[in-house]
Amino acid sequence: MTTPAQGLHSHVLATLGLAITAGEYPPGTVLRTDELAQRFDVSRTVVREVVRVLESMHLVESRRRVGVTVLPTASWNVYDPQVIRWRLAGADRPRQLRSLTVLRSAVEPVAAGLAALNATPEQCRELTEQALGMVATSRGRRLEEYLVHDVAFHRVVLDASGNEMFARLGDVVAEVLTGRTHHHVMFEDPDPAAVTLHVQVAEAVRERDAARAEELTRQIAVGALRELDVLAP
Amino acid sequence: MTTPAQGLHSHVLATLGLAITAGEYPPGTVLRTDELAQRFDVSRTVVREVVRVLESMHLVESRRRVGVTVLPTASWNVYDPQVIRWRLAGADRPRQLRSLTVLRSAVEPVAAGLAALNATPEQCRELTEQALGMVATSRGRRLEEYLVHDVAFHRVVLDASGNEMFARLGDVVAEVLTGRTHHHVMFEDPDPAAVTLHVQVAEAVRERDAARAEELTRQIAVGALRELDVLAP
DNA sequence: GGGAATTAAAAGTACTACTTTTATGTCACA
DNA sequence: TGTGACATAAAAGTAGTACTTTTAATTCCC
Repeated sequence: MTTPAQGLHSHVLATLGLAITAGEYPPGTVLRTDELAQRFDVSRTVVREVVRVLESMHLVESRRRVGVTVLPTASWNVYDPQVIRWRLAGADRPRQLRSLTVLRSAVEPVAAGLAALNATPEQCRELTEQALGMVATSRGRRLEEYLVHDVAFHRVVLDASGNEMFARLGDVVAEVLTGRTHHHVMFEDPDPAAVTLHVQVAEAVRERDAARAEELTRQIAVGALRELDVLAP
Repeated sequence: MTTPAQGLHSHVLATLGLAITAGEYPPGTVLRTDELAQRFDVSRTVVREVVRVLESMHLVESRRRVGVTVLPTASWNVYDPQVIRWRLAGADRPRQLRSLTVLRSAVEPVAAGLAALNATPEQCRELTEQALGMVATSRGRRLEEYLVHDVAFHRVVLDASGNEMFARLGDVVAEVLTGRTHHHVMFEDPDPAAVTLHVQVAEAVRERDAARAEELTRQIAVGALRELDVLAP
């Protein structure tokens, strides 16, 4: 019906997780294990494993004699890539994109500054290559190809920062960039100014100019925020 | 043996999660379900639920005919509060504190800037109150009381930013601050300069001066980084 | 009317039987 | 001798049932 997964577990998890993050069950809603088992036509064992996972994401809480209670948004593990994916697939995707972009605007400049200090020659090379790829695909409705380079570029920056917490945001950034490209009208080519900035960031990192890398990335971030109307125009 | 939890599940989860994040099972290690069941003296059902949760944290991967394989650090959900707690309790806690502090240094200044724009009067009041609490407890070996105000202060800032992703870092910040206080010698009073900065941040937020709130928070962050020798002295 | 005892509903745990996947080893054929 | 198809078995996945434990809610007694 929703996602034809390879296992019963995955299927039930995907369906329930999506429904909960989409707000179909308001916080406080109580689900009963065997009711769910019946609904999905699986054994209680499968449902219990799913509930345990949802519980570890703090989407629900399971209490004896009460049932499985849906928790308020505030307690969700919003950094769980799975949860992020569910929410981006749901209704409040715009809001979600906004808050993730604000997060990016805080993290990426600092990450770029660190990358300038820590990037390996290989990473510098990779960065330049992706930036050039962006230039090459920035005209003529080649948005899909452009996106690939864009995602790769930001991933390298986050990895090269040498900070594990930053590195793990690579998936988030990928989701945001993909979401943005696919959500927008997809007709217009990317902003030339942004493309140039990426090339310059690669340059700054190569030259070990941390302050410049940070500042340039901050400008990219401002552009991204403006695009989503987070900032005044 | 390790953590006497209230349920079998929690106990096994805590023990295994801690062991894996501590690096006791190198990536690639294969665990068998019924071997674990035997070792912990619980049923396979319980083990399977635990494995499912560990799988959702990307600590392990379960494949048929192979077993439960421990995954490399790079794929762990390092933003999962549970994972963070396990890692802070383990051996590489210093490294962990460092990378989390770098994350803070990126996020909190931006959050403070947003807080200056979005904080409710109630939040402004709360902020001032916590800052004053910090001042009051900053002398005379009252580190535990000081910590409470410090944590509360940063939580309010993150909440007041109005950004959900920032707000959810409250727990992380709490862990870091607690870890730092308890790890250090606990003899010396907090840096007076830091205390003053907190008061000034509260002031800036109250006066809706976003730029100042951001800059002051950046100074707090620099202090925190220096304290952990992340920056050169 | 309030508090203690009872009840029952739902999750937690255990165990067992069966199914499915799949790594690995075997054997035949080129 | 090497290669590919096939058989085997090992381990996870699924199901179903029986039992335990917790605890909200009801009842009943003082």
